[in-house]
Amino acid sequence: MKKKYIFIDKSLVNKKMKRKVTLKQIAKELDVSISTVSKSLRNSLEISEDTRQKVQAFAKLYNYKPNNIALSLKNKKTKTICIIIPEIIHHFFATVISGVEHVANENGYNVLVCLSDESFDKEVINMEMLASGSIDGFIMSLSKETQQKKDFHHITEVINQGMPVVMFDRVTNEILCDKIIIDDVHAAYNATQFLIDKGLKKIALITTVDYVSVGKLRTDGYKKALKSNDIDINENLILKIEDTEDFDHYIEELLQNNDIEAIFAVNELFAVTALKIANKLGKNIPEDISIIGFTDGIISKYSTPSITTVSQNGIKMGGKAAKMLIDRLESEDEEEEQYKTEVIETELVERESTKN
Amino acid sequence: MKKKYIFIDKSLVNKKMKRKVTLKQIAKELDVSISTVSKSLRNSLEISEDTRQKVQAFAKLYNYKPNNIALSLKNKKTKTICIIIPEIIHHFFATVISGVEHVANENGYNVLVCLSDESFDKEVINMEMLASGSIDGFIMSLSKETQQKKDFHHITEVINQGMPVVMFDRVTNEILCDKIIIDDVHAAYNATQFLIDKGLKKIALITTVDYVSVGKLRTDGYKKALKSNDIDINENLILKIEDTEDFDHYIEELLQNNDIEAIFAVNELFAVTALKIANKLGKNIPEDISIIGFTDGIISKYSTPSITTVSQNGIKMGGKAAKMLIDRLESEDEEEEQYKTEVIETELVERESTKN
DNA sequence: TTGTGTTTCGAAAACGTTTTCGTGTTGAAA
DNA sequence: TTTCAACACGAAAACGTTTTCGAAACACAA
Repeated sequence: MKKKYIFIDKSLVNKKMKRKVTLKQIAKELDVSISTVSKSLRNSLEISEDTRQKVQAFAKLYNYKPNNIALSLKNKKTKTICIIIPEIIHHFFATVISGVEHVANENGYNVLVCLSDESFDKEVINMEMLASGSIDGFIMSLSKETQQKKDFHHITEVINQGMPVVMFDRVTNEILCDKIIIDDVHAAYNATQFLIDKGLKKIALITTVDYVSVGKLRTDGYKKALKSNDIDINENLILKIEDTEDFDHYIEELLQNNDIEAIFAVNELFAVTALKIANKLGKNIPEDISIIGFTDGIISKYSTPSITTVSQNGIKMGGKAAKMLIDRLESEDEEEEQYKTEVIETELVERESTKN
Repeated sequence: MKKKYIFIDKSLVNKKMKRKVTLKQIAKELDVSISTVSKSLRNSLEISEDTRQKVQAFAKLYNYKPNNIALSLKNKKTKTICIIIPEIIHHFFATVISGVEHVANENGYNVLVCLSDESFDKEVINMEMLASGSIDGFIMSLSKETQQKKDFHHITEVINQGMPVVMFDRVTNEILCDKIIIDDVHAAYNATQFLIDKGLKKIALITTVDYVSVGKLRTDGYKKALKSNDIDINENLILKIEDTEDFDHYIEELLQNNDIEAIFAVNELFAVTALKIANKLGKNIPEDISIIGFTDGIISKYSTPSITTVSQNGIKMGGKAAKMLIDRLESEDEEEEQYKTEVIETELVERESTKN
């Protein structure tokens, strides 16, 4: 006995709404069991050719799509990964997300984005929240506050629950997990050496306070380069900036009180600000002062003059991070426990802010 | 009879893994029913003070957190919204995400990010994928290809399934839903008028091809301003750029063949490129040519000279979009069907690329 | 007719919750 | 002692799947 007309929900039909149809509804309308419907749709040989076609036709007509949440519950995997970053406004992080998203998508994963706003608490809350089944794994870069506090209990907790974590850029040795980084020391060393090779000796450094891991490493690279060229480290030429706001006048002081020949800045913002202030002080770039920045972002590229930078391929970093996470997720829980740290190569992109 | 030692899973305990504990496990260990555990944790008065405390203590000890997926399945809501944008690399879209994320978080929602890469197909696939239970609603800005094809079936389908959609920036009249936009025509009109008020008459326009909705609207605003000041529209001064790549020489031609006094560009990239090319051609900004861009991004701000722009507050747009979506999600399904279009006010940010 | 094997299907468990409803126990009032 | 609340708890359904297992139904050979 087959019914000719089917009303899933009259009130919805009236509103021209085709609300999602379920296996149960199909089963009811077709007078078969839920199992039969499920098997038919998955082309199981258990089911006769006849009913299979009938069910499939009906499912197609009503545009049946299995409910992802139900699947997630059953399979105990959500096919979703979460990336936690300090800010999305920074071009570098945006490129990382882009890399993550593409690789994730290729592998059938979705990407949840969480912003910590450089806050420890937000990082903790987000992780605890999501670790309860919402996602399969994390990709993250530490907030400044977390780095300062050196409190990583939220991360170890998640890892102990069996959820994989991949850290990138701002990482810590205190956590054992997969990591994607650049060789900050080496990259900074090379950048500084590049300036030295141009015959420049009075090289200023504009960096962050030491608790920001990458800032510290880049500072180390700068010092290392000076040392190996027998140039004395002049602490007056090293400016450590605490907060992201209102650092202009520190840079202005630095530039006024020293006859600097070059500047190495550990990020784009410092570099371009230095450039603008130097301009204001009547110094020509690169004739009077050469400038090198870090992170090959959009500012450096479109600045006038454009800024020579150490490029840090965010898309590649994000892509590799996603790949590492997904590989671990899909390694059949073999728990290899062999954590890897992958180092992405950097590149010095020469532009107009340094002399030939 | 109470057991003193509890082993949830020996193999995991051995590895120091505290795998997620469930109601069922707690119930078993405490020799009560699942219902009792659930009610105890929710402080139901049905349960005696005694057992309530016992259960809560146990749950705390084992760090019980309800499984989000199970909750989603039960409640038929995921507390997750998805934002689909053409690209994340564009600063404007990054700011929108930021706005969305913050408001979403405040209201207990998570944000899934999908990139369409300006591709129709990716937009469709992502929407169909996620509409099957994964999320509660969409926030989106149309891809170029979708705008060109004028095929919006994937969006109407989702809406017909009862899932709310909020569109922003790149919207279409062919879809009825909530929208957040700026008054592109008006903003472009004002920007052009601003230039005219400075006594400039030969104003070039660098815009996109017409199928990009906002490009078209801004072009209209430009023309409208010229008309209302009785300035003839010179098609030679209007450059419509098809693709995002390799448009430099078009701009160079434009600048070489015309004694232009000012440029109005419909986005940051066009503006800064024009600036750099003008520089190359020996023109001084703003003495020889004034430039106004659109979208108050990081490029305009840090360019030298910095660029006057029409600011389009992405954070506010994102925040409002998220608010609208969440309001609709939580309006008890009253289906008001009263779709709103909210217009965010723009502002002309005066910088160095225009004369006083 | 009996036995054996194949085909086709359904019941039920499982994933982890919440919630409704029913029921047994206790205490106090009649 | 009986009766009836109040109290404390458990069984089961529900959300939407997949999958295992058992069992009808049938065909065919002996």
